[in-house]
Amino acid sequence: MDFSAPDNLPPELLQEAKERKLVPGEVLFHHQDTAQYVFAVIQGRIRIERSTCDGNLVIFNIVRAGESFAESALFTETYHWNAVVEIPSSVIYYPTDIVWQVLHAQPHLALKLLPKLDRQSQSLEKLLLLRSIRSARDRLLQYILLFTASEQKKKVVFDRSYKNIADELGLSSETLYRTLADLEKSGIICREGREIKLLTAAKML
Amino acid sequence: MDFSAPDNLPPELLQEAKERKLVPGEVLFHHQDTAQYVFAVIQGRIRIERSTCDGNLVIFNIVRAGESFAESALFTETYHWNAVVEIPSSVIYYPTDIVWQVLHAQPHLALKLLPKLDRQSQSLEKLLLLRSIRSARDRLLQYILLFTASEQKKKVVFDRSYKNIADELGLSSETLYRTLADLEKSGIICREGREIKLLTAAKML
DNA sequence: CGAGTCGTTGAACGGAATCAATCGTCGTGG
DNA sequence: CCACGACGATTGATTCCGTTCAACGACTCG
Repeated sequence: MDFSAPDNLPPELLQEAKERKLVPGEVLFHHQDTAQYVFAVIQGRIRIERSTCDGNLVIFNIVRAGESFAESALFTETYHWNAVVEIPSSVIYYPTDIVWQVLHAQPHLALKLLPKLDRQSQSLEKLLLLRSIRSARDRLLQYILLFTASEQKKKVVFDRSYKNIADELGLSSETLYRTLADLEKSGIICREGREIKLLTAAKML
Repeated sequence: MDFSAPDNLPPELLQEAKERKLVPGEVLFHHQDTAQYVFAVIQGRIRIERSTCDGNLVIFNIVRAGESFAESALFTETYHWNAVVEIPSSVIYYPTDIVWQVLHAQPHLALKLLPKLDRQSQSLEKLLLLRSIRSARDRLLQYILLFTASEQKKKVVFDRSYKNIADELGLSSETLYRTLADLEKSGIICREGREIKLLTAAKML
C-alpha cells in the first residue's frame, strides 16, 4: 500500500480519497489535532515540523510532490507535529478508518507499507546523526554530502530559504551564511546563486 | 508479529530462533555488518548507538528486557548502528529470511508489525525534539519530565552511568552533573543517590 | 512607492565543551 | 591484606563558537 502512487491503490480506497489545494502558510493540521487522514503530496511542498518547549523550530521532514506523509495517523489518536504548506500545493488524503478496513481485508497490502515506515525511521536517524555533529562547518558539510550522495551529483540546489534550511540543520540562519561563505573561501564548495557545487571529495563518514 | 513476545510467534519462526548470552562491552553487531537477524532482549540491556563523523556518540535507543530491536534488518542490507551490551544479557534472534517467508505466508502478521515500526519513529522524534532544546537545563528537565510522564511517577532512577545518560542527551557528562546540581539547588528536583524526585510541576510542553 | 521579508555583515555575549585535578570505589593481583 | 590501576563522579578554570542583537541593502508584492 503506497499512498504516494494512487494508481496502485485499491479502488475501494480511492473512492474515499479526496483532493485539496493549499496556499503557502496554510496549516494542513496542527500538533494534537485528531489524526483522521493519511496524505500524499501531488504538487508542492509541505513542511513537517514542531516547536520545542523553548521555542526552537524542529523540522522533521520536507515532503515533496510524489511523497506521502502522516502514515502515523493510522496508529495514534492525534498528529504529533504541524504540517505547514511552503509553496502552492495540492494533496490527496485518505481517511484512516477506511485504510484500516482495506488493510484488514487485504493484509498483504501491509507488507508494502512496512518498508515505508522503516524509511521514516532511517530518515529520522540520519537527521539525529546530522544534528549531533557539533561544529557548524562539519554539520553543513555533512548535510551537503548527504544530498550529493543520495542524488549521485556533485551539486545541491537550495530551493528553500536559508532560515528554513538553518532550522533543519539546527543552526541560526546567520551561522549558516557565514559557514557557507567559510566553506567557499576554503575552496571546499563553490556557490553560484542557489547552487552549491562540491569541489573536494571529503574524508567523512 | 511481535518479536518481544516469543509465545505469540508462529512455530515455524520459533524453530529457527536462537538464543545467545552476552557480556558487558560485547558488540552484538557493528554498523555496516550484514543485517541477518532481528533481535529481542530476554535479559539485560543493549545500547543502540553510532558515532558521528566528529566522534560524538549518538544513542538511538536503550533496549531492555522484553523489548525487540533491529526490525530494520528486514528492510536493509546492513545494520546502520552498533548494538553494544551494557550489562550481562541474553537475546533471542530470528533470521530475517525466515521472517520474510512467514510474513509472506501469513500477511496478517504484518499488521501487528506496523505499530511497532511507528513507535520507533515516534521515539526518534522525541529524541530529536529533546536534543533540539538548546539549554542544558531545559533539556535535562524535559528528559526527566518525559520519564515521569511515561512512568506515571514523580521519580526517575538513573540506572546508567552519567556519561551514558549525557550521551543520550547530547551533553558532556560534566555539564550533566552541574545541571543536576543546579536543578537541585533551585528546588526543582531532589536527589537521593541515583533517584531523582521531581518537586515542582512544570510549565513545559 | 512604501512595507515587509530575506540575505548579508558586524560586534558582543553567553553557555557548553574542554582540559585538568581530586577523590572514592572497585577489582586485581602480588 | 594491601598496593595498584582503572574508572566514574565531582569541581574549577578557560576557551571557543554559535547565538543574539543590530543595522543595512536588495528584492518582491501589494
